[in-house]
Amino acid sequence: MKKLFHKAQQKRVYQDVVNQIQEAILDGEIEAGSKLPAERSLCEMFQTSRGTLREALRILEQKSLIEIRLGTNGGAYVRDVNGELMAENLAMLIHSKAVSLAHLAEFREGVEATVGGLAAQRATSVDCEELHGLLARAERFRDGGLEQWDSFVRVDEQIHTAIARIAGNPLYSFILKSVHDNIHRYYDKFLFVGSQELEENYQDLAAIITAICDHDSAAAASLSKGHVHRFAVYMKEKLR
Amino acid sequence: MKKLFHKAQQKRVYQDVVNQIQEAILDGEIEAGSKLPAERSLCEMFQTSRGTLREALRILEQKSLIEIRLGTNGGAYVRDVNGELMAENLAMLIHSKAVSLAHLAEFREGVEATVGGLAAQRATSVDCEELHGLLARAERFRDGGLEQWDSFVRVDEQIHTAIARIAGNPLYSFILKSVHDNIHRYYDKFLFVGSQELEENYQDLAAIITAICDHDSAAAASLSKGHVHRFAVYMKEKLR
DNA sequence: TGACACTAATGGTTTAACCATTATAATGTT
DNA sequence: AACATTATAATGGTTAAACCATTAGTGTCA
Repeated sequence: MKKLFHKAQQKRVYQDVVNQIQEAILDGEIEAGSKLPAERSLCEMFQTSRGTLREALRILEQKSLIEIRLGTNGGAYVRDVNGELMAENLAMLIHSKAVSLAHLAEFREGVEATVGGLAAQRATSVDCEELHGLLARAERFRDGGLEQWDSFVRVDEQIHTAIARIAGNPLYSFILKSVHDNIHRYYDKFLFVGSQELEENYQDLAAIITAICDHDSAAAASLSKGHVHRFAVYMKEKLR
Repeated sequence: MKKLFHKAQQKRVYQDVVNQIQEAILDGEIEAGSKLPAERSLCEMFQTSRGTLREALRILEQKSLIEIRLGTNGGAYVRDVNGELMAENLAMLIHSKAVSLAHLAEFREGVEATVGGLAAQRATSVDCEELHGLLARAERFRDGGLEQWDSFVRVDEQIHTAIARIAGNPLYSFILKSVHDNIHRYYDKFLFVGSQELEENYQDLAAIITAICDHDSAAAASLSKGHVHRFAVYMKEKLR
C-alpha cells in the first residue's frame, strides 16, 4: 500500500470508495492475503466518515473481495478472487424456487458431460496418474462399506473437481463448484445410498477415468452424463 | 408487511437484519416491487441504530434483492430474484484475469450446444412461430446492411435468449444472460463485422431454428456450437 | 395553462462517544 | 524454566443526534 486512494467523490460516496478498492484488488495492486489499513486510517485517506466507509467495506465483503476479522490484528484482509457469488446467487435462486432440484440436476448433466469430453482431449499422463490415485482411494473406501460412505463421497467430489481442472477452463471449475456446494447445502440430508449404489458409482468413475485417459472424448462425455443422471435419479427418489 | 421482524440478535447485528429480510423476500412473504418501511421505521422494528441498519441494506442491495431510491417515495424496493450476482462475479473473474476471453467463448460453446439440443427436444409449435418471427426480423435487418448491424445484433441476442427459454431450464437462461452481458461489457468495442459475416450469421441462425423446429436435437446442438465458435473466432481476430 | 417555487418525506453523511473481541505482552505461579 | 493468568491496546461493532441532498407532489402566479 503506497500512495493509492484519492478523496471519495460522486453522489454516493461509499460507491466511489468501493470502486477504488475493488479496482485495486482486481488489478492486482493489492495482494491477496494482505491487510487494508484500519477503518479509521481509511477514513482519513478517503476523507470520509467511518459510517460511510463501513458501508463500503460491507459491500466489498459481500462481494467476497475482502474478509473482515475482529480484535487485534483484525481488519479487512484481501481474499483471492473466487466464485462464491455464483454459489450464493444459485442458492438464492433455489431458495426462492426460481430453480428446482430437477433444473440443477439437468444443468449439471450437461456441464459434466462437456467437461468430461474436454478433459479427455486434454488430459496429460500426469493428470491420469492423479485420477488413478484418487480412484484407488475411492476403491478403498468402497471396500470399507457404508461406514466409509462419507469418505467415498468426498473422494467422488475430488475426482469431479480434478476432471474440471483437467478440462482446462476455470469457468467450468467455478460453476461446478457452485453446483456441488448447493447440492450439498440443500440435499445432503436426503442422500443415503446402499452398497449396491456405492458399487455402481465406483464403476461409473472407473469407466469415466478410463475413457479420459484413453482420450476418448465422446465416451467420457456420455459416461459422465450417465453418471450424473443416475445420481439425479437417486436424489429425486429420495425427495419423493 | 404485517407484524414481521423481531429484534436483531447475534454477534453482528446487521447480519441478523440481513437474514430476516432476505428470508422474507426469498420465501415470498414480501412481494417484488413492494417497498420496505423507511430506514427510521425499520430501525424501530429491529431495535437497532440507523448506521447498523444501513449496513444491512447495503448488503441486501449488493445481493440485488432490493433497490434503494432517493427522494420522496424513495426507500428500499424489493426486486425480482435474478441472476445479476452471477454476471457480476463473472465480470470480476474476467477483470482479474482469472478467466480469459477464450475461456468465456469456450464455455459459451458448450452451453449453447446443450441448450440448442434441449430446445429441439422441447420446442412447441408456438415456440417455433416465435422463433420464425424473430428470424424474419433478423432478415429485414440483414437486408438493411451494415447500418442496421446494431439492430441485427439485438435480434440475434433475442433469438439466443428465446432458445434458452425454450430449453425449459431457467438456470441456462440466467447463465447465458451473464455470459452475454459480459461479452458486451468487455468486448463490444472490438466487434465490427462485414456484410459477409452478417450473412453467415443469419444463415447460422436460420439453420439452428430449422433444426429446433424439426426436433433434430443433434443437429441443433452441433449447429449452435458451430455458430458460437465462429463468433468466438471473430472476436479473437479482432482482439489480436 | 404552464412555469416556477415551496414543502415534506426520504436517503446520504458526519461526528463523537462507547462497547466487544482478540493477539500480544506483562505478570505471577509452580 | 515452563506454564497459566491477567492486563493492555488495537481493532471492528454499535449507538445517538444532527444536518445535507434529492425528489415527488402541491401550491402559487403570470
